[in-house]
Amino acid sequence: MNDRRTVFKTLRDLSIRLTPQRILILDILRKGNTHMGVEEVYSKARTTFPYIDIATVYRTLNLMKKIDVVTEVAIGERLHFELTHPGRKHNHMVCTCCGKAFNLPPEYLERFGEQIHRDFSFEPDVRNFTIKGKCSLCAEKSEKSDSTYECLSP
Amino acid sequence: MNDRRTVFKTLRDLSIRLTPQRILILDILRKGNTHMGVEEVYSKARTTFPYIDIATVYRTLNLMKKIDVVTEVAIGERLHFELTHPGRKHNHMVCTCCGKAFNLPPEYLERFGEQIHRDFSFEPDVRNFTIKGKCSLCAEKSEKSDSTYECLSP
DNA sequence: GTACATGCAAACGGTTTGCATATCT
DNA sequence: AGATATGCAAACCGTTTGCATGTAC
Repeated sequence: MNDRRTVFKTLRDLSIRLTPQRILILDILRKGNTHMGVEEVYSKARTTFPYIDIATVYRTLNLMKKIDVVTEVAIGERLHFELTHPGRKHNHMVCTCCGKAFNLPPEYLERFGEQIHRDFSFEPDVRNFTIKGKCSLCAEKSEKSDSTYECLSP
Repeated sequence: MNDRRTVFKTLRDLSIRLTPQRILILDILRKGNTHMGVEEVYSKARTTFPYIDIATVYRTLNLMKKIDVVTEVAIGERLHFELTHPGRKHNHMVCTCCGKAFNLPPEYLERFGEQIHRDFSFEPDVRNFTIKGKCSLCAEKSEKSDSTYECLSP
């Protein structure tokens, strides 16, 4: 599992120091319970730790990514991260209209990836896989209200 | 089709000026016959038009994207573009090791997209869809030579 | 005590923009 | 002739880095 205890042990085992900043950032990701942008992590961190620097956030996230404690997720143009899911890896569907992201169960990609591997000898990395499109809510709204509904990317 | 003539007509119909720079950039994309990074387009353009500015390349590509003459492709971190494929849309598999990109026939994504739509009412945009992974050549090389083979992203 | 993490500020690199001039129609 | 595209240089913004100081171990 990805509870604090296990993560802390991982870090200690790798002689990676447990600083308040790192703990805070990991806790924010855990509580958020989804992928978050760097700016989002940063601003949340500042509410409890006003002097934290965004460089620290970047360094921490990159470090945690390297040791696979967090996973980088390709959402939008900027970096997003989430706590690495312990067992099966899920993927994301991002609405280009409202920006929300939805999780996609792993079976989908597994089957899909196997087929690709069979047909092209290409080994897809199922971790970094994001589908863009329009969520049901936005699709509905934009149908009804004839473009009075605003999209992020029109 | 996407031959010069048709594209030129599209531009004229939209009162978009046919400048040598724009023509050159479009021709480069057509000859290249795949997605290309901005820097790649720029350097190719300079061989026949040394004073062209990279800002012009960006402006042209963004303009052509807006009117759907070129399509932005999510490959790597930087922007990539290709001439919009007229009929069915294909997608890409990018090797995170050698950086090469391979085309994926549209049937794959169509079926996959339909299933997702059925199950989640999410309408995937099949145009912007890139699968990262390892190509057969790189997989083979990295097996054989035990990490003496260099990956872009190790 | 020592190696390493942090904050700060500055650099970096891809992309965009403001402006005067040149070009297309 | 008038609207708009270009080149040039500077701004922008997300991300990274160098360095002196502070901190976990």
